[in-house]
Amino acid sequence: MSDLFPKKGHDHDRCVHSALAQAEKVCDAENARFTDMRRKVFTLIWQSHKAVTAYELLDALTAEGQRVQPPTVYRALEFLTELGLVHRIESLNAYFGCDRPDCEHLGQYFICTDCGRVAEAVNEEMSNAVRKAAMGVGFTIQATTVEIKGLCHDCATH
Amino acid sequence: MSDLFPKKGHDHDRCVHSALAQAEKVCDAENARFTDMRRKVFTLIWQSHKAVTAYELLDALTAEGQRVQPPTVYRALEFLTELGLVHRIESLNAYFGCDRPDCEHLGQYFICTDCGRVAEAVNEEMSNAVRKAAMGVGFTIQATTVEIKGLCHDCATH
DNA sequence: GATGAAATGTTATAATATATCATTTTCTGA
DNA sequence: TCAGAAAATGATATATTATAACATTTCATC
Repeated sequence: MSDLFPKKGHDHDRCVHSALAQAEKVCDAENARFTDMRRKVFTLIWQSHKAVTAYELLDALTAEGQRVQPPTVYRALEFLTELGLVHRIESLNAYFGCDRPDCEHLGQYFICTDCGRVAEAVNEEMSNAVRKAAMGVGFTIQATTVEIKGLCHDCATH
Repeated sequence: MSDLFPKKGHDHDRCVHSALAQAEKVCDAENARFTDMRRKVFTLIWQSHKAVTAYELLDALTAEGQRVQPPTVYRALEFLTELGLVHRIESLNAYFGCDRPDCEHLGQYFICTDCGRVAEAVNEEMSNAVRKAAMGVGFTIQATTVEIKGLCHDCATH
């Protein structure tokens, strides 16, 4: 069984740091500005292993001393989502960092209903099944939402 | 290519009627009451080929002469959803009738972003891919959301 | 430094959803 | 059949999520 979540003891700060570097690269490539606000929102999202709601981000930013209004957060989220740096988890109305912003992919999300952690998978078998099914009914895919809720291994066994 | 939506000329009233009959059977089997309100909401959902929002249902009921408040609609939706008679489309915050309320299944939804129509699929290849992926990471599935947005064949070609 | 485009600030409000308590309806068992 | 309990609905208020519209600031470019 492969790991759903990062192994114990992994250096999360380092992950966040590397995600930031990736994000910068992507923005650069797209000629998009990775502004302060966008960086802050991105970082807050990446600092969590759970999906984060817009208003949680709002609160976090306010706690940091910035007085911020909803549109500011939603704009940052829209920007990050459009570049593929962050994914929206539809069934949670919340946002989650994307591991692989640099390549096109149909991602899948595992959401543990017990501990709340989220993990992105890029499983070709799932993606291909979706693509094939769409093809079979003459459907042209624009976007897919694959969210799987249940118990992660830790929560199921402990 | 198989059809995504019902063929032209199919008798939709008859579909709705048969869905109602099915719903009654399911409620019976579960010892659940298919009350007037629940029947009305169910029917309104089935009369549409699109997903319907709670407030659209509210408006429709009000137009029918009932003065109805949000909790009433949400309660009916919760009831119908729990029995599997209706599915929530997470990416639309809307509801859609389920063809196969009598059997357990992991459904998939095709949503045309042009005409707005929705179709449920029960594609074993997709379901199995999801189950297998979950198994592979030791994840116990409670519920899945598979929503595919894009262009249906009609909209892509016309 | 002037200019225009992009980003953010600000205010207001729309859209979606639920908590709580009151009332009515339905079922159950004496 | 009717008293009591359970289920469903009504009513009121409010929480949560999201966007519209216009003002101001920031930033790249000339």
